[in-house]
Amino acid sequence: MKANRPSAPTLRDIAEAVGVHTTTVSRALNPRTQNQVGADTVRRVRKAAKDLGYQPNPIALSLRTSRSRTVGLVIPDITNPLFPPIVRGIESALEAGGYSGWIVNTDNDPQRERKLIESLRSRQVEGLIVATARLEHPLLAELHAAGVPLVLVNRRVEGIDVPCVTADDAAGVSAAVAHLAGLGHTRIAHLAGPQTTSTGAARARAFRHAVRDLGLSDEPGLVVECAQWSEEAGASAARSLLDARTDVTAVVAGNDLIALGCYDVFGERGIDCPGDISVVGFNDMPFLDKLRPPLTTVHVPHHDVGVEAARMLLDGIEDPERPARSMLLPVSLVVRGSTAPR
Amino acid sequence: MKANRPSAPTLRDIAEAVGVHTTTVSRALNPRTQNQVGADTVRRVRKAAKDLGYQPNPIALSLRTSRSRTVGLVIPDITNPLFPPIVRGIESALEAGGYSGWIVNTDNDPQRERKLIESLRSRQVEGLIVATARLEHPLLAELHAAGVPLVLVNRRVEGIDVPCVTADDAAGVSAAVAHLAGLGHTRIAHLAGPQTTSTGAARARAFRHAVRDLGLSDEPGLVVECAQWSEEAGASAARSLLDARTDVTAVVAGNDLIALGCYDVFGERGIDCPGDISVVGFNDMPFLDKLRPPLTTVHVPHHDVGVEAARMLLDGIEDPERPARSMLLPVSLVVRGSTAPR
DNA sequence: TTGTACGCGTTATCAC
DNA sequence: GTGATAACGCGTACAA
Repeated sequence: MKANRPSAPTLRDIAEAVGVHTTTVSRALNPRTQNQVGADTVRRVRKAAKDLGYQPNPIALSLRTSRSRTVGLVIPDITNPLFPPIVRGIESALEAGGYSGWIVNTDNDPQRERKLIESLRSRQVEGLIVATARLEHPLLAELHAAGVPLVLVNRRVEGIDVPCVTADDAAGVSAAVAHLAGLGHTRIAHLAGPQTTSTGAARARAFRHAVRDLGLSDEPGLVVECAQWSEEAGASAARSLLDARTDVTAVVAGNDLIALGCYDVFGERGIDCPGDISVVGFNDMPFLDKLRPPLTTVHVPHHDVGVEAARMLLDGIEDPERPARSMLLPVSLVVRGSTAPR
Repeated sequence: MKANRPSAPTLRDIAEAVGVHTTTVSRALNPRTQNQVGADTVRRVRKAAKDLGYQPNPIALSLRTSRSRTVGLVIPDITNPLFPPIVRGIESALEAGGYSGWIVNTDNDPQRERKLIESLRSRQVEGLIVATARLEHPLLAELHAAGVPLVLVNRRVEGIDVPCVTADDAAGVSAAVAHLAGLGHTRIAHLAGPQTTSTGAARARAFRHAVRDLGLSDEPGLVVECAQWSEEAGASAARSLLDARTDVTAVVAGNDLIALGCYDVFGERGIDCPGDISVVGFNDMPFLDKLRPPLTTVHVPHHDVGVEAARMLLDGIEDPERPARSMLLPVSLVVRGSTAPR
């Protein structure tokens, strides 16, 4: 910031005020080293520090120690309503641990992602929470191999042993399918998320298992993959589904945005939801209860996802040898107005 | 991060590789000083830098220069759907200027805000974009007096001359009222945002002017203040409004969240919207078009708000003497299903 | 045109 | 228990 404020007091200022060496001040102020210095000196130093309003300079500290008490948050797009609650959870847990987070948006562009992560590393972030993982993700493998503490949220990566925090996708999809089956639906479709993401693949797999277990139709045509986790991609997949099959009475969408894409197509084609077709989403984004119709969906505890991810990362930073444990957070079906009996 | 990667190359490494002094390398790499060094040396240095994959260390640079190419974003809560698009706009403009942004959430807690801003300053952020401003805001006045480059988004502060980027609240409210009047409504109420914020005050004032100009009822009872810009506060204000007046046929809400609060109360009391009462929001948050009913609202170009704010801040950082210019961004009424003829 | 010397604020490592 | 010194990576007067 501007320099025309009286520049912040440093260790040296305190040292002069107290009449000791800067080293002594440093030790007196550092909880880990204050036993190396006389109790009385500690008192005087701390008092002077308080009086002068001393604040340690994180830049200098970072330069000296190569640590920053900061972690990077790698998000595809903060504009996606899924992420703000997760970020909020992450930040509250980081704050509790004395850390803070630096957010970057990758726009799902691998080049951009690489650049941004490079810049985070040069800022000495001590670890990364990554929400952009794809099943094949060489960059993450590199980072992992380089020993960078890493936690994945909402995603997994194949072949590397990195801790991750995800929702229980299989349970969520099962609950959704069971709910629809209970309502009498027998030809249920799945608008799957991108199969390049672990989440997309896991939910699609869970869907196939669920319909088979319940003895429902499991023809391949009932699963359509969306190119993105977006409303547009969901709409376009919904169009191809409905063009190919006229007998579908219920849809399990890969996530809420994809479900919104269905709503768009229903509007275009005059399809009544839930009268003609029922829809279930996934995630329970904010405000779904106020949609027309209110969207039945699978609730994911996003704040908790963030909290757990941050805790895991801090644990990993503290003890790099700690084995990578993953965490599956429980989900719950929230029944609203977009599902109805057949 | 972990140190077990081959630590990043420094000026010294390049100097050794090329066989010159680090100073020379520094000068050769710095566009501003590279004319002080032989053209051939520049070439060799740059080549070596590229070969070694040299990246300047922002920490060391920051320590040396007291600059960080970083600005702070002070947001009440990133979870409010209003902010992500603004943040996105800010970041894209910052990136274009070679800067990046550090986001903090204040939770509207002044103590917390003070602490967080202190921490941002100690990280040498070069300026602040603030979305938490209240009309009375001593902290901001202090910062301004201290010469900290500041830009306000969505808000103004009284008594200090700080640049701000806001939507044209008056025009938006006028358009909303005119729209309702055109539909035949004569008793229009306003659920105002907190009058401690410039936005709340400006919209309330604009509302009074608009109803008076159109010759509609302007009894004081038709304006109710909400304690917060939130769905809950909106609902509670809507309840007191409807308890006191049974003749209201239309509501201009202070923002979309307050409008959602109205929806809640309509649900509780079996009021049909827009059949019994019409509602207009403000902001055009994402997904309002899918509500039940789709919310008529005033569209604010949030991304542009962010872009302009960031540009203004960078201008102010570059030239601290530049006079504080404010910017009013045009808004437009988006008519959807929550408003109907009387 | 290039090199020397020093400082930014902090901590690690010796010495006393 | 305390002090002196060096070092982190970089920029900049000043000297050569």
